[in-house]
Amino acid sequence: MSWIDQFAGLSRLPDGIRSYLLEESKIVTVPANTVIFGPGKSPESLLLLLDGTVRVQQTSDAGREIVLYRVHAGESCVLTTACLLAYEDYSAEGIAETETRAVAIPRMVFDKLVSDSVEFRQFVFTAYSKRITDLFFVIEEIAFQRMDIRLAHKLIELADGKDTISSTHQKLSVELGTAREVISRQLSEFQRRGWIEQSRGTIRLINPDPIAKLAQS
Amino acid sequence: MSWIDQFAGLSRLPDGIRSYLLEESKIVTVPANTVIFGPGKSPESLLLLLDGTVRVQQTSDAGREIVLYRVHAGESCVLTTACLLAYEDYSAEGIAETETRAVAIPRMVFDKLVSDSVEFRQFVFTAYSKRITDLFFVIEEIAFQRMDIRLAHKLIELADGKDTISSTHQKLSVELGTAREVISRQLSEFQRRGWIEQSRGTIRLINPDPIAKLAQS
DNA sequence: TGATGTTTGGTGACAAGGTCACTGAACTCA
DNA sequence: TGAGTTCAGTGACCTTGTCACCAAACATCA
Repeated sequence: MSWIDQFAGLSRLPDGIRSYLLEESKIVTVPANTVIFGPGKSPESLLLLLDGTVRVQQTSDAGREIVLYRVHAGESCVLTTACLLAYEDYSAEGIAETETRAVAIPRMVFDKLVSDSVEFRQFVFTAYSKRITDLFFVIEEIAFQRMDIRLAHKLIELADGKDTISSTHQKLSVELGTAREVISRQLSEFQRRGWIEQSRGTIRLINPDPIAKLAQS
Repeated sequence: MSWIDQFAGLSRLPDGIRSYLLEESKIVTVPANTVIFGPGKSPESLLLLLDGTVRVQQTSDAGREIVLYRVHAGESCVLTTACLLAYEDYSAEGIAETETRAVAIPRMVFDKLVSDSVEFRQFVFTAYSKRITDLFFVIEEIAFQRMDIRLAHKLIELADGKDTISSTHQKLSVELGTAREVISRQLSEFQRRGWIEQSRGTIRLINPDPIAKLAQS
């Protein structure tokens, strides 16, 4: 069983393509907090994540940041392929949040696969479709959603079933593209309502139900 | 001279591909305000615009709208190819703003071209790259830019060198993903400063310089 | 262990933007 | 010409963003 089986969209690759892919790609490991790509550092390979997560974020001229999306294990940094083949930088940067293991498919190999395999094309364009839809969702959220709802949503997401979150108010503000003070105020309010407990650098969800309820309203 | 020469990225297609493309695509004309694609109406073809513009916008559950980007003559609705090949809807809709003439490349032909021509792949991925960068820009603007600056920017863009703009406050608010009242207030302020004159459905820029200056700050 | 610098978070005042409810003016069209 | 519709203006109020601080928690090192 090779890594290919971790990617649903690739399981149907015909044998020839499959062995070509296995041969020409290699598995890389990058430590946490590595900048994988960014302005002036265009990617040389398409990455398929086996372990870890990559955070893709953007920084404005004024230095404010916002998280655009995350790439998780089993997914690919597919949007970077656009510049991979177009030889264009894009303005976002990708950062490994944890130690990350990934399959790297070099530009030339990627191009050949897109050319040779309808299954691979399907895989690539499906991934595109999902990411672009994600981006539309982010735009909608920023433009129209209230902050308390967005924060509740993010807390549930970051907690991921557990009850404590290790993050600073500052980091949360970057997640949502807002100011630190706004996060502090909202969290105080959640605390006042008995939903959470806070200490420096951590948040404990002591009553997650109303948070989840708020999140999906 | 065929329509192909209106698309810089396609001019280098080899003859075989070129004639295949000419043969298998057809030129379509749609009247103004046609919904070209949208939720539940996934596109069957990639469109390359010869004339007119297509507005791509999104509507939130609460019914609020925001314009994501526009496709102009000489450009392609390339993001739709993601769902074209992935058989997925996406949540945005595309509307012809004016009568629009376009080349329609059917799904199967698109797939074959992507497979057969490195030049066509380059064209497609370059277009992707540009659009995605646009989306990042939109996100940054919504998240971090002041309304007066964004509005000034939009007025200059819509004026396009001329001095009158035909648009309602409502339409401008959709352009910027904000409320009509906000636009009304901002425009009153611009008027108070002697930058514009307003009448029902039109805005005249009587002093565009300070508007342009505000736009790029 | 204490002195010092850094990171984190709290706060109040104010500005900007979004929401709501309502008004009237300008257009359309039978 | 009159009724319905579209468009724009307004004030009150709420949410969010900005600024200028402060203080507590933590890290470092002599």
